[in-house]
Amino acid sequence: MADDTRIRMFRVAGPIFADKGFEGTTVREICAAADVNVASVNYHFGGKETLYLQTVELAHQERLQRVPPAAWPSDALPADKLLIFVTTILNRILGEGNIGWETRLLMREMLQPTEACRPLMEEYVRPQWDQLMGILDELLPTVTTHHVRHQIAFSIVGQCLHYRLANEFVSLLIGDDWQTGAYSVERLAQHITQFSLAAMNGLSEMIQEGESPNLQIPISAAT
Amino acid sequence: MADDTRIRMFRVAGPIFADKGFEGTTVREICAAADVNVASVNYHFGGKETLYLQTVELAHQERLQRVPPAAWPSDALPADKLLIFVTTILNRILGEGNIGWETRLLMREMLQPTEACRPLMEEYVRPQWDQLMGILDELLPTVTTHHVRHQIAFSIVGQCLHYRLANEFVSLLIGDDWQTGAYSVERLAQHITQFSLAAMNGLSEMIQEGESPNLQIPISAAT
DNA sequence: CCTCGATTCAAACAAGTGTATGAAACGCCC
DNA sequence: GGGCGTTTCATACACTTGTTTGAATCGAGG
Repeated sequence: MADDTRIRMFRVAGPIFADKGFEGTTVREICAAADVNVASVNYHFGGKETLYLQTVELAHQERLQRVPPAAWPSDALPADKLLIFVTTILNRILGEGNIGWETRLLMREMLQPTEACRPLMEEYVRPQWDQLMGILDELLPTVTTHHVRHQIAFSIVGQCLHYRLANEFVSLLIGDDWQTGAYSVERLAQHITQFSLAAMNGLSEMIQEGESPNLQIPISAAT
Repeated sequence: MADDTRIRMFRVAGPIFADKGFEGTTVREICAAADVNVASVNYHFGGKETLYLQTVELAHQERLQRVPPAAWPSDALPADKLLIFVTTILNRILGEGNIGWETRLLMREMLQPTEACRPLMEEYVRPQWDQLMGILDELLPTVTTHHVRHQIAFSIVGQCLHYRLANEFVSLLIGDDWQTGAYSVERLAQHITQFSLAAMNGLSEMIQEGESPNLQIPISAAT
């Protein structure tokens, strides 16, 4: 069966590419793991690069299927939408429990996009960004400038992404707690949502009082 | 002059390693750029790995010298300390103006630490972490648990790091504005500080009222 | 049973990798 | 200027990389 070997190679190539990246992975390593001949990668995929590309594509679609985009009832409160949104992002990023190879591969592509799958990544990120901006529309005063909205959005996704990107140092800095359930996705999502909602509440007051943020430094409020 | 060639190799190796990483860089490439023989790397450094290690070390120290750790007058208010801290982090991360190769190299090490310079990275990160926790001690109610303090600290550094890590997508999502001065380090620092202070204000009230965060979902406050 | 296309395989290929070698060139002190 | 340790150089080495090749194997149709 030709399909059989192809699938076997996909299954094996995914995690390896995710761990070592495109350049760090050798076709011999993949073939050995899949128990096929080295010539297979060229026969079935036409080269290492095509195999990689199709693997990323596969990861994209599997991820999409396993963790569908955030969704909420039409009558949901904005704050609830935000919690759902953050939870979804965290689930995608941290994996629900264990970290799937799909996420690691996509994250790797996100940090240093291979020229070939940059469009794929845009397609992956853009809808989530639009979704978040929609939520912020409901949470922030209408007078809020685009500039401020963008910065707030980045503050929110920054909090989420940090737990994956700086994972090494998170576990280093706080020790054992990280591995335990003390930092479950639910807990993290609740914290980030609360933190961000409280921040936006404060900022909204300032905005509506005319002290448009970022034009001066009214930071002595919290002492 | 032997020192001359060594320095020339350092100067050239830094940016190349920063761009392509350890594995992606070839000694021939470095030697060609430095206009020295291929044998030089072995003669002067004993191997590619030692050269890399010393390059990272150099980047570490140059960075330390160019952007010294955050410091403030002893009578500074906690909120002012936070602004100074965030500004310093952003300066280190984004470079004051242009992005230096030192930062790119250290960031690369931070995301996937080479086993050899993991201790170096810890030495780089730990003091800043302690500094931030010190500031939070002054800003948060004394009853705040370690767990919550940690999460808040991560929320703050997450906001900062995001602008470097997801740089590709930041400029993608918001378009031209990113390149202009609309997102200067000062502006970003002010936003992140305000955002975080407002968040901590809100959270502090909840904590002192006994609604310890993260144990339930009191998120319908901001609608 | 034979045939023919599709698939697998061992082996080889050319290019590139980090490193080692031994001779040449240099700089300095006597 | 001669001698000598230091530094440079061209070259070669052993190894790995992705890819190619041509023969061997398989599997169904006539």
